[in-house]
Amino acid sequence: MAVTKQDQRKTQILDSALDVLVEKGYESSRVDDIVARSGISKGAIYWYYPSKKDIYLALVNHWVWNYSATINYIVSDRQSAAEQLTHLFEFFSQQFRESPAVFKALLEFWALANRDLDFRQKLERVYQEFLGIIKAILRQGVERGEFRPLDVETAALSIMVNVEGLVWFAMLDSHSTSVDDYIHTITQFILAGLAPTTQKGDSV
Amino acid sequence: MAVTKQDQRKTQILDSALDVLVEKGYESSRVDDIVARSGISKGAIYWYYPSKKDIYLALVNHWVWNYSATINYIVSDRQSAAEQLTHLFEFFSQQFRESPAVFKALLEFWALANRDLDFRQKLERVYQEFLGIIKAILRQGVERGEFRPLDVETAALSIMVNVEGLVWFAMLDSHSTSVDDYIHTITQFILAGLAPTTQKGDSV
DNA sequence: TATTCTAAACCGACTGGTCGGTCTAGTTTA
DNA sequence: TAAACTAGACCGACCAGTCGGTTTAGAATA
Repeated sequence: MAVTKQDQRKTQILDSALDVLVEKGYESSRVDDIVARSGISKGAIYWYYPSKKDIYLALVNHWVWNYSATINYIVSDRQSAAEQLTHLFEFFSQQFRESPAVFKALLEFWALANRDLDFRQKLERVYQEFLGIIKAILRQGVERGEFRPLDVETAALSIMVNVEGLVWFAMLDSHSTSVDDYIHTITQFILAGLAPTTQKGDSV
Repeated sequence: MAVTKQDQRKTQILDSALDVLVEKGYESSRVDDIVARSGISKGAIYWYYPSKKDIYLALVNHWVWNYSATINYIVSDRQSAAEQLTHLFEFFSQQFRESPAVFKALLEFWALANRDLDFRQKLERVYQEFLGIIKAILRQGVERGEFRPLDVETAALSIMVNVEGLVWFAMLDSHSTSVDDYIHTITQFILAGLAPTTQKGDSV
């Protein structure tokens, strides 16, 4: 599948839109800012995308596309469920190190999801997929006896919250924790919480 | 300490500002929306607060004030560290049920923190305090042998991320998990991760 | 006790700057 | 030769903050 000139142009616009979003937030991101950032004229941007909102909706897709393939590649049946989770966490930790900006953009998308139905629907789909991946890992773990029987739905959400918690590293400095330490700690907490219980009566 | 007329007016303005924030986000929240919502004229609002931004900075304080006293009341030395954490989680779960809007506002404040230094500094202080409370509980737990020796800083952040994860219930419906189930699950994960280890070699 | 005074509290129309989107004559590209 | 693109003026809707004017509440005065 050859990358067309149009794809390149769109990527240029979207990358610029991301930079502007991270710096100014959605509402204060002007199309003229994207023009300045991308070096593409305003008319041309409107040639590709009908509105500012469409640019940012397309950015969600763009971001998802970049992540999904890699996650599916990393998560593999040939490993234990615990290993799969661990690799997943490490993948996100690495993503954070490579592109902290994307995690800042997440904040904007989350806030947008709260107040705009179109963004909300897109994010719902994104997170449904992500949760689906985690759930599949958990089911495997439970079936193989690696993990105790549990409510896979709830556990998946809890795990996802921990992963998305990387956003705190993009947002605030109230803590002196490193990304690696954070990932290490959530890995411990989650795997401990998932482990089959041998000493404490479990009521699940 | 009597509630003055001014306090009442300010609360009226701030409550209205919160409603508008949750519905429209910060940038799209017009002062005229706050006027409509509060029934207080624009001139009067500007009499109390010098700018729209000051209204919302004051809202952060207002929200913090409402929470700090209660948290400090709930968290008590006379209970085990695990119990303190559990009550803390339950408190937030209850807060969510009573005022989901506040959690939606959190999204906006987080996004604002990313792009405005004043909001960022306020949020830093808020979360520093909150982390301080969690750290104190963890230290107690460690000293009393309830919890394994661990990096209190990192664990506190991880715990806080889980608590703030309640925001997901305000934001998306990609999951069918109930708030109670979520709190129950994170409690399990966290307490399991904190428990002294008896069967697995621990490298901390 | 009624009146007057004054600062605080408040009102709402208005201003000037902003911004998404439109448009156009012209140029470049494939 | 049509598509892709430029540069940027322009429009109308919008909105934070302003400002001249009014009302309120409490103190002072006769």
